[in-house]
Amino acid sequence: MPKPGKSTSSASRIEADQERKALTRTKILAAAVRVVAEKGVTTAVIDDFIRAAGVARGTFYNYFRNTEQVLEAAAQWLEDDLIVSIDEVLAPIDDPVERMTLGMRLWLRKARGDRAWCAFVARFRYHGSLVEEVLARDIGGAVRTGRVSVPGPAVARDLIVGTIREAMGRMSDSTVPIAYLDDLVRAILRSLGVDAEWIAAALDKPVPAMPRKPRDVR
Amino acid sequence: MPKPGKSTSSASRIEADQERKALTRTKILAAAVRVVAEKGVTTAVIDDFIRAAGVARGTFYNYFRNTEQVLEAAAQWLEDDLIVSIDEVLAPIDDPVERMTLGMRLWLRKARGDRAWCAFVARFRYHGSLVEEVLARDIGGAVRTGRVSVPGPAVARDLIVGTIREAMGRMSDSTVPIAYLDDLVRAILRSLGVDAEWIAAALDKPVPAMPRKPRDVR
Amino acid sequence: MPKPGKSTSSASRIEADQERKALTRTKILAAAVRVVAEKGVTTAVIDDFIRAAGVARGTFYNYFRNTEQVLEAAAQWLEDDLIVSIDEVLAPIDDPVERMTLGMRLWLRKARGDRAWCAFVARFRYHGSLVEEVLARDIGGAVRTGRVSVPGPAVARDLIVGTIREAMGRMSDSTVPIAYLDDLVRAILRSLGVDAEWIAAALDKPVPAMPRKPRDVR
Amino acid sequence: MPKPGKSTSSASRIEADQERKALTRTKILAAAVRVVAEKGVTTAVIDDFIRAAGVARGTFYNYFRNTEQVLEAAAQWLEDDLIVSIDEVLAPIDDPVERMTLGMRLWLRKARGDRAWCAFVARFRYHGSLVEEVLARDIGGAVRTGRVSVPGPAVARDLIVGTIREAMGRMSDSTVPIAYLDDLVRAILRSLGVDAEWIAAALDKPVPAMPRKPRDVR
DNA sequence: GATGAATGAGTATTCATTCAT
DNA sequence: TATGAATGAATACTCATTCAT
Repeated sequence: MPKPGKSTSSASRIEADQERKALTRTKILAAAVRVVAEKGVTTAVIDDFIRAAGVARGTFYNYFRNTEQVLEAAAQWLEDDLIVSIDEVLAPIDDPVERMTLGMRLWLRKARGDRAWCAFVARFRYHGSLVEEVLARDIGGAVRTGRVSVPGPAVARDLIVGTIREAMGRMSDSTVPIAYLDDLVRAILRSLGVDAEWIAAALDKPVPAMPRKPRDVR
Repeated sequence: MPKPGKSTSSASRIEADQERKALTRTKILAAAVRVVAEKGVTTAVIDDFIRAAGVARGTFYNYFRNTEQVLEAAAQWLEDDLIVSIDEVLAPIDDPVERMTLGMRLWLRKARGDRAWCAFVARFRYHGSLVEEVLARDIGGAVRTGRVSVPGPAVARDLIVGTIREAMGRMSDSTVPIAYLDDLVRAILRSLGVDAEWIAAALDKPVPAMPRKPRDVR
Repeated sequence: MPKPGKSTSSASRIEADQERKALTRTKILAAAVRVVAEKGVTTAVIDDFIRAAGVARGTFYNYFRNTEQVLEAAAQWLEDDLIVSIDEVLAPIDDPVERMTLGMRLWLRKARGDRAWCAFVARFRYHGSLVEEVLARDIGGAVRTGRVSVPGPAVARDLIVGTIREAMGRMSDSTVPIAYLDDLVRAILRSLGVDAEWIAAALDKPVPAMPRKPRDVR
Repeated sequence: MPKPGKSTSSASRIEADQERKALTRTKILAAAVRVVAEKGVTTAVIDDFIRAAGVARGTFYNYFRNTEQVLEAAAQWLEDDLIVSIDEVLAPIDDPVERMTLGMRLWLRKARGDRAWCAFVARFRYHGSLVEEVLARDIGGAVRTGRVSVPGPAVARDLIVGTIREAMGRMSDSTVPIAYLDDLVRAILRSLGVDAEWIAAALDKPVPAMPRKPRDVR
């Protein structure tokens, strides 16, 4: 008693399978983020991930080989996602200094608004190539405008990344006033030699909302 | 006028015990530093510490409960040691801005010169740190001079600590030119609003040598 | 009309898992009983249980957290097993006094006949015991007949349980004459105020054999 | 500068030493009782004893070789002490049945009034030879009066010891009404065949106070 | 794919005992 | 005698990984 429209049904079956697969993967990633945000990288074990994700032990191994792999995947998932979103907002802006300014403001607002995200990224010190890439490009561009002067790109990068990481550590543990975010950006820009008046004007502008991504889970 | 008999003997006993205890503790801490330098943090196990320190298994547990605890204690031991040395050099200096400047220069030079120290201290953060205390005091003093202006002490602290930690991460993995150190200090001071000319003059002065510690263990 | 494919397979999977789990658990419990019979309670270590049960170290910990827990579970397993058997024999009997009498006689005969069982059960006490439940019910029923009079249920319970446990201790270490068993029952019933003639008649009846359990493990 | 009256002083010195020695020993025993009452026999370790006693590790070994030894010493210390006290009260009484009755009443009152004592004796199932000896003598004597009838001395002993032990277990965990004590004694005596009226009269008499022993510690 | 029981090498931890002061 | 740091054999426990269903 073969069902009618078999090919259709099996096509939709394949589709459904793929969807389910992606969902399971995402469930594990989201669980990993929560677990690391709570317990830290070193103490988190695979058991924590599967319990938080609500999947079976074996299922985990269908997707990831070990802890490190799932964490890297999670970090990439989170960071790249955010960077892409930020880049969308930044797309129409040409001035690299303005891009950097707004980029940092958006990043910090995300960190303050999503503590799990913040704690995960702060505790797991992986930094995706995409973040570094975008940052390097903008630092280079900014220097070329002549409006920022730094002794070298490494100094600028370490100052920006280090400061923001430290701030994220703080925000993982406690709530900070919203003003703290732009205060940080101001200090960073000042260290890069950006004109104080320009900074003031830039920080006076409102921060545009970021587009909601469809793949946020739970 | 020493007391007769028993109290003297038990007093010296107590003293000797304390000395021995401190020695054993230091032996373990020094071993932990060596082990981590060789094997990395994640792979080091308690057995390594025991073997490297040449103490019995039980002895380790007389002092530390687990790996994390001994590593944190070791980080504190290393860090406090440096801070004490730096503080000695800084003692005759009254100007808080100058103190901060020289303090950072000395710290960074230690980090660049002793990669094991650098890697170790960069990875751990412990609370109630002497560094934090000294730093908070100097930031406060600097602000009171009116020569630095920051939106708040947290911002200054996060920028300084974050930048230097990031730089230490870099120095743990690769060799940086010596100029990189003062470039960092310059950027940091600039972010605090310190006058550019004063910075240039301050960084022009040579960095005094630090006193050699006599108490290195084994 | 069995459901197609997946649900059937996973249902049977779940069932098979449960069976295997119960089997493993029983294997460990039976091993624990054997080990304690051989080595005594105090010297038995988890390794012994593992080796005797023929399971992996980790498997043990999938079921029990430590030595005490497995021993308690084993005691409960042994005790409940007997109680179930006894209850079957007692099922057709309505008179609570007669039930109690025969129950104690059967219990004591088991204790005398199976020294390993006796030694094990005598040493452990677990809460929420089936014995306690059955006993409490029968004491209550007996009191309601008006043929036993006790100052309170706690006194009756402590006298019965205490006396029998003490006797079990004795029987763990040495062989007692068969008459000792009914002597105990007589003394216990007398303390409950049961009529002496009734006791004599009751103890004159033969003790029925207990059903052989088919589910002995290895 | 020798002190005058040396021989006197050294005599008193020796005396003081012996006193101190006895005190230390008692301190350890009392600590052991407290520890076992709280944690039970199996989980108590030497560390618990020395911490509770406030003595050094080595000091423990000056008095006892291991856990078992200290527990036995403590049990003996407690039980024999009590039995001696009870025997003093019982000395003027000739009737063995009356002796037994009062003995049980005193023992149970001690158990109810001193929970540490009760819990210790209940949890550590050692029974000193003195208790058994006195009990055996009185059971024998009682039987010889013709006023108690038991199938054998073992039955009487197991019923008495078992019931009282069980009651002590109950009293270790919860508070019982004072009436419970004599209810137990009544049930025990009834099981021995003692005349009900005699029991009622005996239990009507007040229980004499026990002499305070000088060596109770803390 | 999903499941979860079983595995066991690797690692952590305890605790009775010694001994120099 | 009292002390308590040091010891290390014995033991406990974890957790990444496999695999049959």
